[in-house]
Amino acid sequence: MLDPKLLRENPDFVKENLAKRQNDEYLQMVDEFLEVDDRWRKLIKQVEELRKKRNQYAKQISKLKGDEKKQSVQKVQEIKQQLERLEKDLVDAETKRQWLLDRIPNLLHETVPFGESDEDNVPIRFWGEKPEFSFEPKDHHELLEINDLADIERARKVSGARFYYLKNEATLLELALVQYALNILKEEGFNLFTPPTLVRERALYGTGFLPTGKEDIYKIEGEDLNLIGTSEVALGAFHMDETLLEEQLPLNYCGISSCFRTEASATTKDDKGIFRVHEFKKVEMFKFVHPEKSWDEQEEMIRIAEKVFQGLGLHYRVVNICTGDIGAVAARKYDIEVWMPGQGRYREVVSCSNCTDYQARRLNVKYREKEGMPPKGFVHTLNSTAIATTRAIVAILENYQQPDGSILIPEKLQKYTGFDKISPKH
RNA sequence: GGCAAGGUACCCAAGCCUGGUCCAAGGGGCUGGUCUUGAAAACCAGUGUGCUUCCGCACGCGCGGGUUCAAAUCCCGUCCUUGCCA
Repeated sequence: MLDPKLLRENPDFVKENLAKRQNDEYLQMVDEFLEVDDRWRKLIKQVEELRKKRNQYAKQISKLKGDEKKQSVQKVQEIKQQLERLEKDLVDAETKRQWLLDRIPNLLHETVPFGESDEDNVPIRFWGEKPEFSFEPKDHHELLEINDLADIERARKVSGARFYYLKNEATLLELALVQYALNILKEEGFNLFTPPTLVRERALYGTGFLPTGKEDIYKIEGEDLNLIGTSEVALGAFHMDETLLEEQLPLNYCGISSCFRTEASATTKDDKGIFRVHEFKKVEMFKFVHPEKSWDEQEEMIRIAEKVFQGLGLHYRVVNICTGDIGAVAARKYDIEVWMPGQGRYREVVSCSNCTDYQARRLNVKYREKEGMPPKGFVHTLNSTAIATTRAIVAILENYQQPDGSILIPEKLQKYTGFDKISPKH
């Protein structure tokens, strides 16, 4: 959510920024906001004026007797009738106002490149080199098959499309990746969490996954519980309705959790293998930071995410996500895309966002300078993947495959896997 | 899941039975000021959100409803905490 005062006082600035998203709806929303905000303010003034009158009369009544008292009571009742009508209008205006605030996206940082789609995302650096193969590299789907690392057919029977059973070494590889990433984050001073995977709507709203994006979320029927699509939700909501101490910032949190996504609004198919699935495990970073530090903190976060993939020896590029592809919550987003030899292209494995105060406002997370002082403002929040297991497995399989279809394990993972190679079973 | 007690501002805490004198007592903390050799003590003011013509006003006692001229206080629902029981 944007600062309503900024919207009110500087609408042109906001519109100029939102225009980069190339969706006229947002500009309309700003105009509608201005209109409804104005109406809301007028109504609130009237309502408060009437409440004042009502309170004044009501206060006198206890001292009055007989006719005087009756008159005053009647007067209050008249005022209440007027109030009822006005309050209904006020609630209408308030609802509309909030509806708009819930949907107007975050302001973009000036360094976000202009563009229409993911094709316009701008690579800002490359690390490592494309691996060379003396043979035609296979895609991960085939490699899973050859090495008996997954059963996707049976998963289809049991759970449906986009599920999988990981098998044999892949099961250990998944856990190894998690441990590998968690240890890096521990070294980097992060607090480690295993958060709940079921959360209330409020947490999803606060982190910006609701009300838009409802169709991407699995919901428990008849309960206010929803499966998280990322531990960002649970970590972000951790400090919901709290005022943090400035000296505690930045708070560096990391969560390991299963993630559940309906993928209802997925634009690409990716329906072979385990690249795009309904359930996977992910180690996620989340930061609560001082508002003046968030841009630096984002650089710090992407550095750590890169460290994870450098340690795995995977060639990647970092891309700056363009204005047409960035999504509503982030003010700037960096993705890490690993080169996938089997697919012949770079694919997203990490998404690292600075959400500025957009989530913090919705979650109501503020900070104060010192104990005992009033809140100074909203914190900024950031999140980044450290490792998403399925995609990391895809990357390792495709990059470390051998002519016979076997897979070498990156050296830094070996102490966690307990083996250095996966070989075809038949 | 059942029963009991509880949830009041940054913290502690009174008020609730018996509705109005509560623009929520009092203490602590914090911020500013006065005084001062003093970032000690003392004293004064401020210390949630919104609106505002900057005088104030409205809202706010876990959350949502209701009763009433009037609700922290009464009623209903709900969430959470603690304890006991299953």
